[in-house]
Amino acid sequence: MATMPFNPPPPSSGRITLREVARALGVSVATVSNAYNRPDQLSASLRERVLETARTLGYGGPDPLASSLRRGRTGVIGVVFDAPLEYAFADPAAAQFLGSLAQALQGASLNLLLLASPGDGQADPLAPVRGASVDGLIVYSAAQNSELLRAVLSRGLPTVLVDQPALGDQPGLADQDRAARVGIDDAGGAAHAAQHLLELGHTQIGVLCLELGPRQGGGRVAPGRERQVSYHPTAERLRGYRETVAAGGADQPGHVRLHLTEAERNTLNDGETCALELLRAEPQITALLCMSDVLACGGLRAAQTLGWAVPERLSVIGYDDSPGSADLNLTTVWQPTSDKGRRVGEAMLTLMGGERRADVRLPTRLVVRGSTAKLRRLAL
Amino acid sequence: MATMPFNPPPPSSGRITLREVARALGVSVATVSNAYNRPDQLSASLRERVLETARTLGYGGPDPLASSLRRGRTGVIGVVFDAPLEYAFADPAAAQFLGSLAQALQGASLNLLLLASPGDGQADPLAPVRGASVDGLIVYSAAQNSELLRAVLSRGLPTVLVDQPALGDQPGLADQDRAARVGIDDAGGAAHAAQHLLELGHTQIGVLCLELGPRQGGGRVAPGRERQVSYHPTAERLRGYRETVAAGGADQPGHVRLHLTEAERNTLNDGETCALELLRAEPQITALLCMSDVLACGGLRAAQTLGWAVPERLSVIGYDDSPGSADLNLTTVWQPTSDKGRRVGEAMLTLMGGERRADVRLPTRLVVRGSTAKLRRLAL
DNA sequence: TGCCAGCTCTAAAACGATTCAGATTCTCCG
DNA sequence: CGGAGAATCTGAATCGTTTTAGAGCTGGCA
Repeated sequence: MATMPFNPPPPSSGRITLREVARALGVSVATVSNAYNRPDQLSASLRERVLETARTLGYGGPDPLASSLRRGRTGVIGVVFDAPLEYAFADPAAAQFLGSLAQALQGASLNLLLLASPGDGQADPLAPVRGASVDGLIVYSAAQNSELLRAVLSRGLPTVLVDQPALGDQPGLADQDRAARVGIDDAGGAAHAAQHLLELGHTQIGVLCLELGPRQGGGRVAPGRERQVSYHPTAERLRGYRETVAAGGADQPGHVRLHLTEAERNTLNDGETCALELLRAEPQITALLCMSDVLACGGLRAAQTLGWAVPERLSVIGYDDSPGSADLNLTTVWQPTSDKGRRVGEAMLTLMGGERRADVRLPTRLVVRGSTAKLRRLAL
Repeated sequence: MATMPFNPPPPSSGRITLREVARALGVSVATVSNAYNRPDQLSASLRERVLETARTLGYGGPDPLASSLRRGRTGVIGVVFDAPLEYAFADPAAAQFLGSLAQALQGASLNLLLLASPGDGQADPLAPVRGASVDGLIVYSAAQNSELLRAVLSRGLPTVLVDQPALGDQPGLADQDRAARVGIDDAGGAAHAAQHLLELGHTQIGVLCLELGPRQGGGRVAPGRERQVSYHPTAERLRGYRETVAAGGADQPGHVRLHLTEAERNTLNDGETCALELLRAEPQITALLCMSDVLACGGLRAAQTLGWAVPERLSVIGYDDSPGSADLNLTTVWQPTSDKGRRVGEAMLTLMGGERRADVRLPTRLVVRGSTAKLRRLAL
């Protein structure tokens, strides 16, 4: 039989509904609905007739929206970003996380809806979160104690917070049974990275920070701002660096100095710009602690631009160990990104199953590669 | 005023509806609805009372699902992948595409729903596409003439096909006014890559192919299979390689030989495995044409494992020019990935606006970096 | 024959909103 | 003072399903 051109829905009418199929056959709508959802509720022959009629009428099956409304379940989980997706995805680690998360949810027939705050438009940044038809929400990045976070919680849906402090630790918020938390040992990983540099003898260390807070400018970090970091991973990693330096400073007191700068966004370009500016201003720096591999990669570029050899002139450490970093020979702090995605998915399923929340904290560890080396005396 | 602990939805009752808010105030449901959606339809004072009552009752605003049903609009666009998302996201180019697509749609208050076919589970792979509540669908990767594609089209929604052949060119399908197409000059880009290698004098060229068809095995490509490539970009790029070699063969007839192998998935690991196998089996190969940067990166790893210097012993060319490739010094075929995302978004908006489809085809070009060099006689 | 069980199928009530077409009341002006 | 027109609010229909409770019928078994 020759293949016929695939016919788009119906001839052209408005939109066929279950009711019309039922009417065409002279059966009740319940029967048609059952033909699709509960085949055991009607005779095989009638079911076949229903499906056949539906086909000729161009009915594509029950409307998912109406179905969801009636059933009280959408089969969709929202993932909330507080940054424009354009930048959120610039980080391979984010992509990897999302991939494994999606994978974990797929087993339960759940799909992911990406919810990002509109960049700079005048649209309400909370509208997506407020108006999303979802069965649950996952907060991937949000400033602590933010309006965004409150909007999420006010939905009263099963919620998983990724890399967030405990709700109880945020002023004005209270822990909730339906809001689980999955995170990593941010500070510990940062501490390992800093320790590594100290052991290599570095004392003038640049720090490429992730954003400290939403919609700030980036650039050198004045001492005052360091107390008001509203992104949890940034705060924790910074704490890890600081505390290690303070502790290591016991041996060589006053010697180690951290030079902080903030990237406006977690992107290659911002990392490069930022690093370039810092290294030009403080050429005594011999090592760079970066809060993400993406930023570290920007740092490597900056070094190349300046003609500083890595690791001879400048040591660079990243954070995340994202997929491509091994190829760049980058020393970095590994975190179980895929695992994290999976655990977040599992936490969501657990919550949706009605269980109380159970928080998860995953380990990090240092991966030493070729971008770090012992300090050599500078010929300044 | 001291910040009070944020109170989760209501005390605890089931779920508050618009009707209950209306009843509590003794007004009609229409009024409450208007308080949220059409402030100009009631007095400011009443509106304030409505919102206030809603707050104390713990009503979080109109249910998005019910609202969507009534309005006939969900504010969601589905993106269809035919591969598990876990792998789809392994490609930075895919992530970049998605990011710019999301960005483009955000202007119209549209969010993205990720629809992937369940990996290997027994679940119906078409269920996500059939059952998604969306206003439009974007097909990111699908085998031509596949069931998946037909399922998408049968929804009768505005549809944008990315990197797909014209529907009319697929057996059994017909072009549709509501299905636009955005793609790149796949074959042209591939031709440039191949031409480059020919000019450098290479005659024994390995080709790392993207998947030829869904759920095949990967590995060396027998001559027969080359005719049955069901992924459009794969087919086109292969054609570009082949035709260039055939044309260039005019000068040095019979000399140039392409050794084809297929990666099971577009991932670093599969690329590496695949390249390793090929290079070990055919050590006379001096150059590698890869259909993606991810695969090329796998190729670079394989070369390193074998101790083959790049580009001295082995030239490597990628495809996409994804974000990290410059740092790997990879010669590659650039494609306007971000632009593509934006154009897809625009096409969707156009379609949703009721206009007929308008297809777009974007250019590609070769970016020569350090991973390719003139052929040196091998000391085999 | 009588009765219970098991199939099929149906009627009608949700699900939670939006919106059109009035019904009131208010305002303003000639 | 009368009436047009604006401002404000309401009733009821509708969006397209799912699902519960039960009606009719058939057949088996005592």
